[in-house]
Amino acid sequence: MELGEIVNGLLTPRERALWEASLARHMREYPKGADLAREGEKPGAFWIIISGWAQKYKQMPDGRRQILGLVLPGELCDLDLFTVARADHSTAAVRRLSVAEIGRAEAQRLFEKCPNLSPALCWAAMLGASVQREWTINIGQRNALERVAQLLCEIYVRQCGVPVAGGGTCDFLLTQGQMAEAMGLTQVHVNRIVQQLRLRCAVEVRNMRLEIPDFAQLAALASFNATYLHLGEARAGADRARMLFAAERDGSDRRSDGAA
Amino acid sequence: MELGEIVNGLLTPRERALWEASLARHMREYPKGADLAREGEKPGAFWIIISGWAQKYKQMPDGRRQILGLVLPGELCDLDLFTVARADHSTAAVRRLSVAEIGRAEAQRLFEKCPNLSPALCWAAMLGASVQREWTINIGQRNALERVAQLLCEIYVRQCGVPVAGGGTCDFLLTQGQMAEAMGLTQVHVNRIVQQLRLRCAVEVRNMRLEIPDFAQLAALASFNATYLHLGEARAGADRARMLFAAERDGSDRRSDGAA
DNA sequence: GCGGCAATTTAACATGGGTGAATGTCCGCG
DNA sequence: CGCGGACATTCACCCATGTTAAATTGCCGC
Repeated sequence: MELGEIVNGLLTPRERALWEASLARHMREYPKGADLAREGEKPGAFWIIISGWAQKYKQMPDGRRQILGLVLPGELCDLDLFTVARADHSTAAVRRLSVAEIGRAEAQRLFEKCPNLSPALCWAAMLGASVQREWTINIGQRNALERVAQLLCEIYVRQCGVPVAGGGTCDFLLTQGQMAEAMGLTQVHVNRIVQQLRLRCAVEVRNMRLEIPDFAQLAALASFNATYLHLGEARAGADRARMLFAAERDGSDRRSDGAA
Repeated sequence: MELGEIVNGLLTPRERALWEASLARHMREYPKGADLAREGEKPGAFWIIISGWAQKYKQMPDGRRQILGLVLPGELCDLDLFTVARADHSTAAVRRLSVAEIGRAEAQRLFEKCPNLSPALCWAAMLGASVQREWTINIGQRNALERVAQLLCEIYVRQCGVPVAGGGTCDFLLTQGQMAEAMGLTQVHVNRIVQQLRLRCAVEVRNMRLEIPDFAQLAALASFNATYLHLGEARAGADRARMLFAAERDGSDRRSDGAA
């Protein structure tokens, strides 16, 4: 719910009303596996996830597939697609997905009317990049057990925060096959690991739910360190991002949008 | 030289003069291995690489280390550090490095005076994220030979563009050990692969230079596809990023920077 | 309650890449 | 000229993970 936090904290009431009305007007559903955006095509929108999970992925010519990241309810998806001519990755629904789909025209309108929106979305994009970096070290350096444990920790914390003591349960919409695609492992090997986790930490991943009785123990297995999620910093971070938007507007220096 | 392209294309002459004067006034050198920014610390600047290479990296408590990305001359490094309270990764000089170091105060001044600067730097940040994604699939899905081949292709293209025919040579400042840290492999195994590449494609990596006689052949080995580098899109991309900066400035709706 | 598909689990086997350690080569510096 | 450090190379061994394929479970619609 990172975006909720930012929106409530940073937008003025009038902006918030505009924003929420806009989301409500652009709700859309995607069935399991459907692509929201496809690599190589011209991107035309960004999305706010309402319910369900989205996955960003890339595929190689021979079919190998890597899930690059997950987008959970309340999170922003693919704002960067607005700046490129052709998408460098695809985005799809992990399972049945409900989103607000903000196209170019609507985005333009929103950014014009809500001066506090851009820094908020910028922050969300930066956060996405930070998570992406953690995935890189995860896949590059951790072994299979640590990798899977880390994924479970991350998903839990992104939904529920770090538990003060003990643990808890949360949604977990990936199949073992999808976990494998995300962590650069094989489906079979993920299965071996999940079973190990059941034995060693009593962690259960089943029926689209994740159950972590002892979070600290799982985190230790993964060397999980939540700082890359920048928890609780959303408002302050978006505020700091404002620096980018501080330009003086005397107009004389602004190039027109169509400048060749 | 991506930034050169953007700066020349997007900034007005007056802005360009300000920008270049600012860079010139903030030159700084780092010896091999020195940290520009350290994970966990409060970041106070971003950098433009003038000569030498920088590496972004992360380290685990037990010493395992992953290079997350490289920053080449003419590129922007760590703009996102301005938005977070503590850096989620470190940045260091690969070898002797010369940069322009833009601190907060100077950054503020520049952004105020140069309305076309923010979208340009935003584009550069988005590009960095795209490269990060490619590294994820590279490490997650490709085998060692493909991985190293891909790295060599990327480094070449980022410096020289895709060669029309044949190949060429360029700087290559990594040791085999650093290549290993970047690709999630062992130094020993990187050595095996480098030798294979010598035999199979006559590629030479030696003495801080990279020599690719037949780029197409190497690219085929790596399934290299340059679209993620968004070559030649810099100006158009920065232009599209302007959408984020389109807010109407009647003032009434803008929250002050210190808003709690 | 049955059929059928998706997801999980199990098993036997193959191998890419890691480990640790020794050796070789180059180059700058005193 | 010779020493020392950084980097590259080689070797023997073996384990974590991939591969293939079959069996099992669970779930949903009818």
